[in-house]
Amino acid sequence: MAKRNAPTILDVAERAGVSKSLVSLVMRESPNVSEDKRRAVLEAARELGYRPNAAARSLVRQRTYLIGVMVSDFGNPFFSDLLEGVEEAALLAGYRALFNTGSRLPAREVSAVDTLLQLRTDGIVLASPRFEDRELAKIPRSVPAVVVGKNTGAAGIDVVMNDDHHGSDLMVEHLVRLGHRRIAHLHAVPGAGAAARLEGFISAMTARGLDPMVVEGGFTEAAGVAGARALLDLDPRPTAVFAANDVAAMGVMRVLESAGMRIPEDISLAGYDNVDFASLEHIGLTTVDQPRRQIGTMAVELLLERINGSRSRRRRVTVEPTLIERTTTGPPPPSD
Amino acid sequence: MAKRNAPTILDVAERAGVSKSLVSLVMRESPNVSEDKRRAVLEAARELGYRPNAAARSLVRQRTYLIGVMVSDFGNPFFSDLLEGVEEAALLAGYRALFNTGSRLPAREVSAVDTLLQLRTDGIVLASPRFEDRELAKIPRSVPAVVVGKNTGAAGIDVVMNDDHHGSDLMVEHLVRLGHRRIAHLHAVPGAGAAARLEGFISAMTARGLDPMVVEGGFTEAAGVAGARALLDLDPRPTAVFAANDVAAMGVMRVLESAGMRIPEDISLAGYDNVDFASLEHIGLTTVDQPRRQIGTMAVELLLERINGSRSRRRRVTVEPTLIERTTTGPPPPSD
DNA sequence: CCGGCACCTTGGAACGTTCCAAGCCCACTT
DNA sequence: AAGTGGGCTTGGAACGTTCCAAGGTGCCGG
Repeated sequence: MAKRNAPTILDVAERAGVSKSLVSLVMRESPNVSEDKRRAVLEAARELGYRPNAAARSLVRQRTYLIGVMVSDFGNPFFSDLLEGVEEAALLAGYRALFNTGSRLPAREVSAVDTLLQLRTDGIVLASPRFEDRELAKIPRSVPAVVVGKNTGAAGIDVVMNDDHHGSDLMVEHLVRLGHRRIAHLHAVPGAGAAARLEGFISAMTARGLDPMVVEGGFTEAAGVAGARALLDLDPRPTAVFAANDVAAMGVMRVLESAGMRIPEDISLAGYDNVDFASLEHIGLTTVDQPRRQIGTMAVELLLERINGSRSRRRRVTVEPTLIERTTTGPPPPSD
Repeated sequence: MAKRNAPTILDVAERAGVSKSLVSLVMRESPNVSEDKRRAVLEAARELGYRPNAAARSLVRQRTYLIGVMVSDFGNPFFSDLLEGVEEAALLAGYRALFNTGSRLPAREVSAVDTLLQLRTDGIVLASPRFEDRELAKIPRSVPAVVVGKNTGAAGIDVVMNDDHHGSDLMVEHLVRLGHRRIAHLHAVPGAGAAARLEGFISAMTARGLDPMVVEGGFTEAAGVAGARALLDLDPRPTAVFAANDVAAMGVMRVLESAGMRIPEDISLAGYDNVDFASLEHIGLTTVDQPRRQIGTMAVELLLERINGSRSRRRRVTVEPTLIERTTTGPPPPSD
């Protein structure tokens, strides 16, 4: 028997013996209220368990102080730090972050965004949306929006991206410095960011006068397994493998190990993303880290610029990845 | 220059040449509307990009059809499936799920819950709240609430729990069946669910006439490392180690390997939780799986029972874990 | 003693919906 | 021809806030 009716500002006003306007003033921490009335109101509010109704408030203010975030997939560990970044930056600016998910289904994602729009959040962050750009382009007509974890050409939408091109370059640089010359990239055909990683790999290799070896893979462990099999057939074999992401690298690792090769003594292996398990000492995967938290805070900053009206031109920001050197990479075998 | 003013029901009414009430009827898919007016309204709404204002709606309906979820930590992979379960069940019942986080800080968690309360969500799911029960107990006064991923005695709050006691029993059963008699449990002193796992381990062992070996560990890789060192000092050494969770098991794995022991030939290792990396073939950790998705859907069902007023008595539900047998467990060495 | 001013307090309008009671229209019955 | 009823449509009240203009009160200076 939960009492469904929450106390309103009028209940508080009556109990404290003041007008509703005064209660409103106290709740918004206005300085123009006498100390005794303030205390009386606060006391009454506490006794009644009063809590302002966000709906009524947003209706008259025409502002919600809410940032909505549509996350395509809560299961993707890449997002967790990013979301914390959003939360952090929103809080700092006096906003609250509210999250939503489409469970990886485009239609549901659209409906999740719709929920956010109906709530009239002051801005929307879209984390790797999977629906079409056509749908995307409608959003900024009603509210400032920014896409992260994916690129988009949709008009009126800001973008925060990791510089995948540069990330690949960092990795090639690292491997070359160790002495590798035959480096293979296992790329993820249609995956988000995969194209830029591949392209970065190719240009990094050719810029150093090396021949880029490329094998098709994907972003899953199974794809890594398949790719690794293809790798072993290459002649000459590469001395280092750079997978499109950490999960695929794990598939590669398994195949290499069961083929009797030692990592990194016989062959070096690297991934991309620096997911949590990459740092387990049992794995110790060398990889490229994206500043995920920063991507989140940056997204909020872009939103705030638009909310405050200080910008209306489209902006796309890239953040710099860093190399994380662990134990799966080392010098090539002496014979090479 | 995003136009801040979204079209209202009145704009649609004017454009379609009908009253606002009729528009409202169409939006709510009432059957008592003539086909031509319905089309006219829908057309006008589409042209204007009209979207109902959730705040105004919730104000008069006294219902939001929203389920709020406070997640203590988006980074905990345990939650992702759980959240999908919540989303799924909410959608099925005509509700939308909205997520929130406290970034592991008790004070922030309280404020995240407050945001949900101000929004007047029709129910609240608390995923492993870290704040005190005193604070928890206030929530059900305003709205139905259920806690998951943690136990609580707070009045008026429902609970959905994994049966950790049974999970330990499953694991002991598995190891004993393989032939192990000296089994050690690495327990996590104050962690959520740790007490039940330890207790389950002890009673499972004694019920089989075996001596429970217990070493202090924790839920982190470092704790696993420390615990594993203590394990190696035991005399006689255990032939199997059951860690409090998968992450700690990874710490154990590393120590055992660098001590030159093979898993599972020389010693068996198991974890708890079945996190994503446990299934990587390079790891292949035997573990206990909690039906995370089911925990999420169950939580929503409990909420709905209260929302519909069909129950007001407190309910606590436990869900059954299952054993996931992989490659880190096997028969003890023949000498034993 | 009055006016002015600062400070505090107040009622009413507005925000965008839903709900309700009532109205209109037309076909059908008697 | 009038009455009845059903199908469709409508205006106004209500939801719980904030904002605004205006009202009080008390003190100070002239």
